[in-house]
Amino acid sequence: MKKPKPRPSDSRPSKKKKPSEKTPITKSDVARLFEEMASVLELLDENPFKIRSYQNAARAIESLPGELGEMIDSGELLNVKGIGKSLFSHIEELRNTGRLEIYEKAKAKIPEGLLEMLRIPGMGPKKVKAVYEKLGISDIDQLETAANENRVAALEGFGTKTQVNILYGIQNLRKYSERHLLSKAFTEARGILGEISKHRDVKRSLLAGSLRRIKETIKDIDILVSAAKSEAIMDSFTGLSRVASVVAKGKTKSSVVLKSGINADLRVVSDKEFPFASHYFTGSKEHNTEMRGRAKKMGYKLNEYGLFKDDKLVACDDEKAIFRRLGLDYIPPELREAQGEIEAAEQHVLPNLLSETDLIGLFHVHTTYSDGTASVKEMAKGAEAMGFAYLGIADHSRSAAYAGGLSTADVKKQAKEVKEVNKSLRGFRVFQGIESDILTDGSLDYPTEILELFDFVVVSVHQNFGLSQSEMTKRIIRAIENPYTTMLGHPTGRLLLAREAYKVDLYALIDAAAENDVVIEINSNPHRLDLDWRYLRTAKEKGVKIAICPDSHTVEGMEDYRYGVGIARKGWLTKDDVINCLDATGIDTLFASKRKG
DNA sequence: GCCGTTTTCGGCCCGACTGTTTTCAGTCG
Repeated sequence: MKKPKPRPSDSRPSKKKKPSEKTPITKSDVARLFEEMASVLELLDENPFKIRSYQNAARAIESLPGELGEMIDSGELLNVKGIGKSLFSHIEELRNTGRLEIYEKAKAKIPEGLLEMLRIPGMGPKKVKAVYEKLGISDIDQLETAANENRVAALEGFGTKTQVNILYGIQNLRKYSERHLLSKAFTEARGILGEISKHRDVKRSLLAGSLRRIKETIKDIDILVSAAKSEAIMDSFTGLSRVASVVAKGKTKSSVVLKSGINADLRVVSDKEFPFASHYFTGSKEHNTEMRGRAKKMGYKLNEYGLFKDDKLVACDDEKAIFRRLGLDYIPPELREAQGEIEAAEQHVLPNLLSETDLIGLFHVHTTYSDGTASVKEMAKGAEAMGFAYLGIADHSRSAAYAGGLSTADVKKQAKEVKEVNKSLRGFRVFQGIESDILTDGSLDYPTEILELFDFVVVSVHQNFGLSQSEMTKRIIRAIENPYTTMLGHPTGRLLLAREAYKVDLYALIDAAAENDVVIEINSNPHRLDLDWRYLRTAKEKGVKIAICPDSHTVEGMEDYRYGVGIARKGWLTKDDVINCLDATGIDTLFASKRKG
């Protein structure tokens, strides 16, 4: 990349380098570095296919089960699709030295701020390069200044509109984080879909994209409709009261920014095209790429308009028909992440995924005994009204003073109350559990004579997040090994878009759970969705059972179990993997076996 | 840089929209 002419403001000190890490390299470290390498190579105008190789490898590594170090040593990593000799040796180098020389060399050629600029919508590698080489702009702040001074519009290939869009994009980037919680996006998306699908020109409609795939966070809302004519639909979409600004408006596609800060796209296709478009716009991009590749191999062409043989459309009424034509079983949207679902569909071994109606009861809700807003009875009646046959309450333990954790006296009082509620509600059962803090040394929050009073014990970390990975892992494993532990709560403590997970070796936790017959929860609160779906298949393979837990503090909050079911589906789970699908007698047996060790 | 039922070279998914152009490049998904 050509160096720009120096400008007076360019003489800033370079950033200090981080000291090399001593901790072993993780899969997400490698994935992040490869992603960044891809962006750097883009800015350096490298071969686009080389760039894609790095991106593919990043994804492949991130979703690998098992321990990276072992896979390097055994050479097993070389069998992973997307990792060839060259990338394998890069990963080896990273593991052995903690650095990657070609990455550092490439990165040294471009200022750090250029990578940041790629995040501005409309600023791709070419445009970033242009402002850098011609105006000497090397970060977002400088770009903003230049645009305000009208210097960007004067560049060849740019113009007034581009300049305005850049300023708007920078503003948005600052105002909103790039991603949104699944729950927030769902609320917005359902609202829009409700309004748009009422339009008289609309035949079929669908929420597509990552929402349909139940990703835990969402970049934008994709809505697809079929109609014979699109103009009036586009008008009502861009005119919705929740729209803040219109980014693009065309015949087949319009984009808006909602007042909530979420981007939403509407696409209109003919009804004949609808199945193909719904598959295409549901993604993921990686799944689509594999599907196209498969189609091509079989002599077809697949795109959002259809499946074509010799340029002739192969009619398909729905997505099922498309998969069938390509020799595949139907792949539910949650699985379309290029994680082996196409191979499984080909061999007819896709799992029969869990569904909401398979759930018979819920676990891990709070009551007024700790920081909940409803009594034991109110929560129980709420769960019953949602169609459940039992509810496992689990208030905070005594260390959680901030959340009104239960004293030993409270525990006994609550036990009495649970008994009474169970008497008064016929055909419904309340299990008394506790969400016991895992103390820093890995012990639980009550002595055994109290722990043995509970029907079940959920163990979770609520303080002292800053331990090293090995200390945290040891701490939690000790809690898992406690004979009274039934269930591990939110295993990483993450709060989506707000707080990083604490450092912990999840594979080691899964192994410990398997050895000690401890259930792992999918905390279904949309801020958590923890255990992450990417680890569920490993847990399942190791024989670890999963619980869907709303961790709700209100009656309505129990509805969050639906997100948990979505995540369980995304993790390939069936009803045999999830203890909520046992009836109350089954749960009784499961809990009793634990209490007796 | 990866990959192989067109296999060790030559492909690698493809179309819409925008803004700048006047036939197209860049970006995005």
